[in-house]
Amino acid sequence: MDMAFDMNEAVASRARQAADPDSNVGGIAVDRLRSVIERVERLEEERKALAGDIKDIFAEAKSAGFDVPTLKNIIRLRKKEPSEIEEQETLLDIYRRALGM
Amino acid sequence: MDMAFDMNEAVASRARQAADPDSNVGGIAVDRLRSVIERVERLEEERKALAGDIKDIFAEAKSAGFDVPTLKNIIRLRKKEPSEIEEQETLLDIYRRALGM
Amino acid sequence: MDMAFDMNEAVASRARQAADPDSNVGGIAVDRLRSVIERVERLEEERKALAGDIKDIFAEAKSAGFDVPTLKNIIRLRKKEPSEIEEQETLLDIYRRALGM
Amino acid sequence: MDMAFDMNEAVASRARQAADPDSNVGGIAVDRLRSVIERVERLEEERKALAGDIKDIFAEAKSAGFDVPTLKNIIRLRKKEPSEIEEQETLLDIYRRALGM
DNA sequence: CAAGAATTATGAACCC
DNA sequence: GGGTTCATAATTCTTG
Repeated sequence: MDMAFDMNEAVASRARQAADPDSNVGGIAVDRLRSVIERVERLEEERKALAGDIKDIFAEAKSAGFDVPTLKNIIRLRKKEPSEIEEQETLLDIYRRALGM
Repeated sequence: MDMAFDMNEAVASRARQAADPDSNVGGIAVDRLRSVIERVERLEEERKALAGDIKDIFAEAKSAGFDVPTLKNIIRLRKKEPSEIEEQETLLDIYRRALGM
Repeated sequence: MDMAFDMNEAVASRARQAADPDSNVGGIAVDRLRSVIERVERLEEERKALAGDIKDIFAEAKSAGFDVPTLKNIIRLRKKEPSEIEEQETLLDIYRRALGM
Repeated sequence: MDMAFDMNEAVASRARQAADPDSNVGGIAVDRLRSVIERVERLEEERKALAGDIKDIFAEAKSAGFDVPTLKNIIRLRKKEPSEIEEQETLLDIYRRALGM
């Protein structure tokens, strides 16, 4: 009985490959490939959820009377060093004056 | 005595505003403004962390011999309906044939 | 002799299609397809050339001691209405004061 | 008469600066600044016009029954070497097979 | 050559 | 619902 198994070993092997996520297909480590893809997809889901949360907060802020572009502007400024902000604003002022703006 | 209070109420009020995050400054609800900004910043931090994680996974995959652009391609495909993929590939083939590509 | 004509009509037709850019291939108006693609490619070339010119100007300006990010900032400002600039700067100032920035 | 020259030189200089676009303002070469900005703005205008032309062509193509995303796809492909296209398609196929897609 | 920034293109969201 | 603006994603180019 168990000998019949040997006869079809090649075929059985191929069948296992189809069923077994750990096998190689065309020289590709299928299990690792799946792992990479699924982990990235998972993280992207979380990122998307956070983006939704942020959007909700801005919508709420808008309802409360805040100006959303200005809020975003503030958040952008807060990422910079105060000295960097100062420096850029100074330069901008110089150029604006030079142009009479 | 209690009159002194009234006399300086305006000044005292301004002093409280400077110290009290719940007060209004220039018609702006400061506490709420802070809340909005800090919540968004918190979520953006998390988003950034996730982006870093994704980057790490791709770097690891690259080290393991995977082709990163192709991985991204696969992930993009998996977001679409199979019928949509099929449709687009069919159209592309038709146009390529028409142009002899 | 004249029968050979008919017999091979289908083949001959396909041969003509291969040679004739005005023919249809798979229901596609090949000549029009080519026209669309080549016109877009031509315009994209021009766009790319202009992008190069702009880059050159900024490089030259940088050599002359100008701060390129500030130059871009100025150009961005000049696209807006003065009233719009004023309005946005006022709002930003209010929020910054409210936050003690 | 020539003495008035010296006495009011500083004031006269400032007056000239205000009137003369070639002067320096705050250490900035105003004429050169203007030149840079206006040249860039000119080129950006042209770029914008070309972008509009491209948009028009795609709109026309859409009306004629072409699928615009596929057209863009074709144009992207035509920018690549045939060998590069082949290579990428092969890799994609391998990964898809490995994942049973 | 890799990493980072900057630009461009695509897709989504908002307003009309 | 369509058009326009805005955000994100990808590609490209520069710099270390």
